[in-house]
Amino acid sequence: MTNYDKKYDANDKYSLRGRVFQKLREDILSGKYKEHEELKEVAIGEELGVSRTPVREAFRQLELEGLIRIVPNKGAYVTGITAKDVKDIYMIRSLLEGLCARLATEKISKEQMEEMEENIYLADFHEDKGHLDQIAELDNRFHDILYEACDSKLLEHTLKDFHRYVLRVRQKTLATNTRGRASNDEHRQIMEAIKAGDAGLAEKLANQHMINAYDNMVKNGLKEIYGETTDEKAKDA
Amino acid sequence: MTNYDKKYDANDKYSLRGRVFQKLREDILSGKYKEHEELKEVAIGEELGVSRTPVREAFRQLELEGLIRIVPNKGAYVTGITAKDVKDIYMIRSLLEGLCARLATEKISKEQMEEMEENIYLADFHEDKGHLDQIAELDNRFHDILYEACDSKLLEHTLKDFHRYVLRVRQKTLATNTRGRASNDEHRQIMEAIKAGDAGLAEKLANQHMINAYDNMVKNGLKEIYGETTDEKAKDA
DNA sequence: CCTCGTATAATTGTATACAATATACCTTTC
DNA sequence: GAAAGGTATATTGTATACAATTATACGAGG
Repeated sequence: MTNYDKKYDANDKYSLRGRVFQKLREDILSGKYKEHEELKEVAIGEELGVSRTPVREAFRQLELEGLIRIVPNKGAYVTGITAKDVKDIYMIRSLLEGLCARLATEKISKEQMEEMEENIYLADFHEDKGHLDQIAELDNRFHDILYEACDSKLLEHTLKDFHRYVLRVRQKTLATNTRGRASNDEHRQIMEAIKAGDAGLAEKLANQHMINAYDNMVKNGLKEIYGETTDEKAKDA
Repeated sequence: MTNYDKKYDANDKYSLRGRVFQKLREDILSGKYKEHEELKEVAIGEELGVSRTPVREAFRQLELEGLIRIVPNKGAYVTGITAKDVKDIYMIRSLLEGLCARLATEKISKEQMEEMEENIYLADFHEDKGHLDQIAELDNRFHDILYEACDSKLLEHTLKDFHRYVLRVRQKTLATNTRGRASNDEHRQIMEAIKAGDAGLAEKLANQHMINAYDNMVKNGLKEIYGETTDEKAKDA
């Protein structure tokens, strides 16, 4: 639930706060800052060459993005994701991506349709070549296209939030490696349902796509990695 | 997508920032600050007797809650809600409240079940007496109980976000006045389905409850009030 | 050897000073 | 008179100083 207009996004890359925010977000998602690690205002400020003020404001934003947790008078800690969180997110995403696909069937633009087809074509190509990075990138982009195509800033933003949130997990599992082909086939089916104007089918397929992605994650060791993680450990009191 | 642990919520009522944040949120939701109104740091700081620093930090949080929009180097403006936003939210909520009811069927605690029953009983009582304020309060509380009962901090938080977001609109329509009895009857049906352990029915009823609430809103003049509102007017460039 | 308390250091919370940017109004010029 | 430009003013952006809170280290007492 945030701002819905990119043009006036306050996380603007020209302000120090915006740059700090984006840098920290990237570093958290990429794993530079590990779970439960404490982020100190002065340290980060010095590292980026800014004062504490923009760092503090960036912290407030990161907290509402769910990436850190701020404990008053104590500090800011990178949030952990539990296995249950991941499960919940995929349950929610299953429903909302379905809704998104249903809406997109009516609202998708010609350009978006074309990019979606191209995305699937390219993904097949890189799958043949074994380009894992590109495959992951295209997978992310496919979903972003779908989100943008539903013509609902609110739904788009909500889904992007959840999507970004689980990216952290995907990087630690091998899910993307083992499911590239199957995932892209499902993308193709969704795309074709949208193209054919079959909103009900598109919704159903998108629902199932999320369920499959989650099941695959579990199979590939989600439990082992995140099964015991809890936020409470951050303090080890 | 924010912090999921109230105990360590940084919007803590003991910090100045937390108090400013809560005060401003309440004032926006209650309509004290109208749509597209500009919020100035110094003015608000003086009004609350604090400096700009906590006000600025509160602004960053309010923005991510979607209540204001910050335009870099210009100012903070109360966001408008379009009729389409409301429609989108109710579509999303319909699905997610259904999911929530389904999960709650398995997870609800004895205490929550009792509070839910009591809520419905009380709502009937106040309906007889025509106590509109209490009815609205109980309606909100019913949904909060449901959210808490699903045993998913993530889903709970997401739904509370959306719920709070549309509260602004409800205060301007007469929807709550004209649907009290029907709404409470639907609450009772949902409660009984949960009590009976029929997760599928609970989900279906919760889905429909949202659809009915939205339809009623539209009937009661949502379009007239919000049909033309767009965020773009904030700048009148 | 452990526990508690106090002092000290480290860190966050807040206020204020200064810089950068945007806006409004006035002046100038055509 | 209208448009362009510039200056003054207001507002936000950032840095820094100071206050409050919390964590840590160390020593006294048991």
